Amino acid sequence: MGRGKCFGQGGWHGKFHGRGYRMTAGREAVINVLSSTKEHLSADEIFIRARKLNPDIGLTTVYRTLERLSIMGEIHRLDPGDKRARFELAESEKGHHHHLVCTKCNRIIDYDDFIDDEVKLLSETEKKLSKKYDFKINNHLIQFYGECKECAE
Amino acid sequence: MGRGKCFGQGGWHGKFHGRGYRMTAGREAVINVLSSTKEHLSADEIFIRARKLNPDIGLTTVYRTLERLSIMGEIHRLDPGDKRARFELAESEKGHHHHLVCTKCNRIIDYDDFIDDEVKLLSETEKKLSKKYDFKINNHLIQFYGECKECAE
DNA sequence: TTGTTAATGAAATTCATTTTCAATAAGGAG
DNA sequence: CTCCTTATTGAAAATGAATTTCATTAACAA
Ligand SMILES: [Mn+2]
Ligand SMILES: [Mn+2]
Ligand SMILES: [Zn+2]
Ligand SMILES: [Zn+2]
Repeated sequence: MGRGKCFGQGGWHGKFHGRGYRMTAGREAVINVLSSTKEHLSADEIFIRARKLNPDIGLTTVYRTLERLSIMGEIHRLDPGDKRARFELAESEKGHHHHLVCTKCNRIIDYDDFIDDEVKLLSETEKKLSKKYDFKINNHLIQFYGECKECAE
Repeated sequence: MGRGKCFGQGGWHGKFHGRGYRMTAGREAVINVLSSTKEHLSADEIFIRARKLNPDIGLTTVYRTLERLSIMGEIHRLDPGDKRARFELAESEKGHHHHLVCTKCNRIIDYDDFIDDEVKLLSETEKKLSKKYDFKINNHLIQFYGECKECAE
């Protein structure tokens, strides 16, 4: 009772449980933070927001939860030029998208325009590269770097 | 006299000088290390090799030189999942290429096969994105993540 | 309800990178 | 070549994101 959405069987609880992990209040808080934003948050930004949902959570738990979710493939870890990693839910309403990264302010802008052509070309390329280099490709990253509107001189 | 190749006017010396910087033994060592490898080295790996060319060089100078070269656009900084940044000369014999990154051993493999189609698509996409998001694109990054031959289970 | 053990928070630690600061040397002027 | 300005340097200290340690807590299967 009083349980948030999607934390029952088949939802997040199930995802953890299925792999022998446990659903805890800390993990629920982190997931709720990630679920309720379109931003690309760093660990400590997630910590600050998660603490509002669960004042007892520690930063360590945030790092550990992010690590676990990353291994589970449920979140994407981004390493912009800026030194701190940033995270976003893999299966958000946003769907498959790529990024524009501002090298001035480190803002990350999602885009999914023109993505179909990109993804199509990429999957062909993946196939060729896999064969030629005997490399098992699991994922790809495309980012454009430059200056965002706000940072234009 | 006794000066290595390409450190005279119009070469590296000129590149620094033109921007009001000075050519020094430390910088020459770092550049020579980068020029003589196809690997993607980290700062401390560069330091170890540079010390063989110039035993007096300090790690701090390596970092500072890499920062300067990066600003000058003469090297590319790569941030693989692994926490240390890696570097490669922008204008090497390797030419424009993209990367396969092994998520097990962090090895980085260059490829330039099939690159023409990629670059062509990317430049079209860049044009459209630039306009739509009012974003000035200077550079792009494409990486495929997976498991290299040596790490295959 | 109980037992097993995954998960936690706080504090300590790691480690790449940056900053500080006094000493050095690149290179233009004379 | 010599002198001078100041960019550059190395060593040591500082920073800061991320990880590890360890004693305590709580998830959840039985
Ligand atoms: Mn995104
Ligand atoms: Mn490369
Ligand atoms: Zn910006
Ligand atoms: Zn590998």
